[in-house]
Amino acid sequence: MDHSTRSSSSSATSTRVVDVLVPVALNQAYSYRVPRGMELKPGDVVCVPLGPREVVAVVWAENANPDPRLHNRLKDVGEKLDVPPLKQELRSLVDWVANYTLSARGMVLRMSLRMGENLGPERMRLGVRLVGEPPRRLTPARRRAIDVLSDGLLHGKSEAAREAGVSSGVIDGLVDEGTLQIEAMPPPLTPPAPDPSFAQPEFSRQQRTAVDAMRALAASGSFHVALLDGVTGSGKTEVYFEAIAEIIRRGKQTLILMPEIALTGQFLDRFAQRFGVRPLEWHSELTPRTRARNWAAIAAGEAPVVVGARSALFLPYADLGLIIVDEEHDQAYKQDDGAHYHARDMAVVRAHIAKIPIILASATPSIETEVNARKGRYQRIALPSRFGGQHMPHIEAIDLRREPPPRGRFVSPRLADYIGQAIEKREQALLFLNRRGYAPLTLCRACGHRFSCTICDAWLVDHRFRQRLVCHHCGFSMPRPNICPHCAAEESLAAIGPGVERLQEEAAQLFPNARTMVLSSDLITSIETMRSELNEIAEGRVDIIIGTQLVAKGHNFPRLNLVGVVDADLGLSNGDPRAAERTFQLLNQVIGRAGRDQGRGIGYLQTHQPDHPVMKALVASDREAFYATEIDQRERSGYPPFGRLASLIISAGDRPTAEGFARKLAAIAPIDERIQVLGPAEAPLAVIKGRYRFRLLVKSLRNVDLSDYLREWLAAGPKTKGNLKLEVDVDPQSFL
DNA sequence: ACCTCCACGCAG
DNA sequence: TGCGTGGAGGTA
Repeated sequence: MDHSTRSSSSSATSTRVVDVLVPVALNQAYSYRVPRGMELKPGDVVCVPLGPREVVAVVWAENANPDPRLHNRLKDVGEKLDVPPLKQELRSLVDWVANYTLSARGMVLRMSLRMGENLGPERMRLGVRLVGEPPRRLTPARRRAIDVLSDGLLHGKSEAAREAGVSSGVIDGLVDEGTLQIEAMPPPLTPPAPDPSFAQPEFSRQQRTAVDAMRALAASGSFHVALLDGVTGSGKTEVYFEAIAEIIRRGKQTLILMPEIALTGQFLDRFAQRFGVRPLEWHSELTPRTRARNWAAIAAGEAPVVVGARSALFLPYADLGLIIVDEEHDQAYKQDDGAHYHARDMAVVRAHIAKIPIILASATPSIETEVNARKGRYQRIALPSRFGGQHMPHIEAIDLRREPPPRGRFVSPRLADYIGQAIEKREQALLFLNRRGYAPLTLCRACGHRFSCTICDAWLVDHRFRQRLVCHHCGFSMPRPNICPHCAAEESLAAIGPGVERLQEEAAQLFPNARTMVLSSDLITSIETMRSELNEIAEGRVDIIIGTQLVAKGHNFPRLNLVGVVDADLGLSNGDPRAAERTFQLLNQVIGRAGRDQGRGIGYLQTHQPDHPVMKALVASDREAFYATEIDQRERSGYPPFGRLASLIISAGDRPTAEGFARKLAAIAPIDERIQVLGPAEAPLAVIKGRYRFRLLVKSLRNVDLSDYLREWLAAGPKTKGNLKLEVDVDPQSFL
């Protein structure tokens, strides 16, 4: 020890050593020598050799006493990249999240470095300009190209080809002929910054109070959590825009987090109406080039407002001044593949570390957030009524026990009547069913055989549009057979239960002249196609929308006045402690789509249990009643936020291995009277992708450091080897 | 003798 | 995580 200290500090040839966090599944940082003449400090983004490859990584700390056992195995830092260093604030967040979620720090860092491979200088774009006479051989394709360029201005080469409907070979040919000339395109102009004074909207008196609170919050410039609690249609977005305006005036950046699916053109347009330009976007569908460009703009502080899905939380903002989490209750904020984290909760952590305000916006706050607001830990800023004198939708239950639909149908006669009336009045109707495909189960009437996935513990869902049976857990699919594979009976297969595709069939039979459209995530190939389908609806080219929960999020349908929930009980049955909360939120949000621009919307809930607290609260529009019951129940059972939960999922290729490991693990759980270890039990979906799964549920009092407890426990536990996998989920949201 | 697949372990 | 390794098992 002493020796190494002396040799690294006293020798004239001593080299500095830094600890570098590499974006791989490693918790420790690795040490590297700093080459002569390279200046490095914590946060610097570097290229380092790692095994056989080079990776982009981040200097995490100086290391004055490198581990002597590594003496001559240290490699040199390859190069320092020309990007701003990651601030202490972000490095602390990475450490904090890794520690809390028990994931490798390297994997958390990876989310900050998702910059696309290409951080190099912008690729030079080539343009063409018309400079000479048309060629002697003038084909129609060449004619069109020349027409497009006839203004004599510089056009992007590929854009010109596309516009003229010709291949780029035609353009090249004209260049060879001397008709066109290739020139370098000037670099694209950085888009103008959002203008906080572009268009100040008129606010109602209720909104003005909220706007004042927003501005004060933004101006405070310190850590502070506000719940912007506004019913659908109350103008939450326009209200929090004023907080953003204040932050822009102060020269700082704002991050708006949204569930990915809610990142619609509609939102971007509303932003542009207020600020003159669209904000910078960050989501999974950015091209690598755009990703790199946006990453660089965010890091350089050239993006005043960023709107993004959960992964945008880990970006290296140059000077973040405000975070907004829109639809804060949405489950999509929970990431469950790879690192398990809840972006809303981690956003609060980031705001705390960065000492900035954060706004959580929702019409139906999560129980966690609602409790924090009730206890005064979060400031509640309320917008209890709709903007512009609109009423909240009227909600009625349709008791399916008294008014069942005809056999093989799923829309009760009364709901069908109402839909018919709406169409007569040229209003839109929405049939909501949170089930993709045609039917959730196919069985053989002759022998009772049920089609289920070969490698999962799940039924195969009939997808008629694609003509296949599909497993919703692993993606396995097979063509729809005509004969039963079990008993070889012909024409014996029956579709059981409804999906949106089947509902569309029913709607078409009930209303042959109505135009219907199915909105379901499996039928949507990209954010762009979804944006265009939503436009069709907004323009009134659809009479009956049939949708899964996709329709609940973030879009306004101006002509929609009636929402029919086909199976309101669907989410309540699965034994999940959050089932009631989620059903309430989802149904509230779906019905909130109705009647936002004209008239008073109406929602019908088809249910078998009209006396369930969720249904009663919805029908009575009594949000308080729902929260009171639910919070009380959570408190009595010690569920979050009154206690804490973690789930350990143990999976393996065979049942005994998984179960054996789970039992061993449970047996050595450290004794602590504040902590209960439940299980192991077979996970609700016992087999997924051919892997057998067991679950341990850890439940503790609120004040316990569960992460620490788990870390100690697991460190003492048996090593995971072979194909046995242990997944740790602190604060699980889903119990499947 | 040679090829392909996959489980394993390591990277500073 | 991603990649090289080496052993198993199959093929020529």
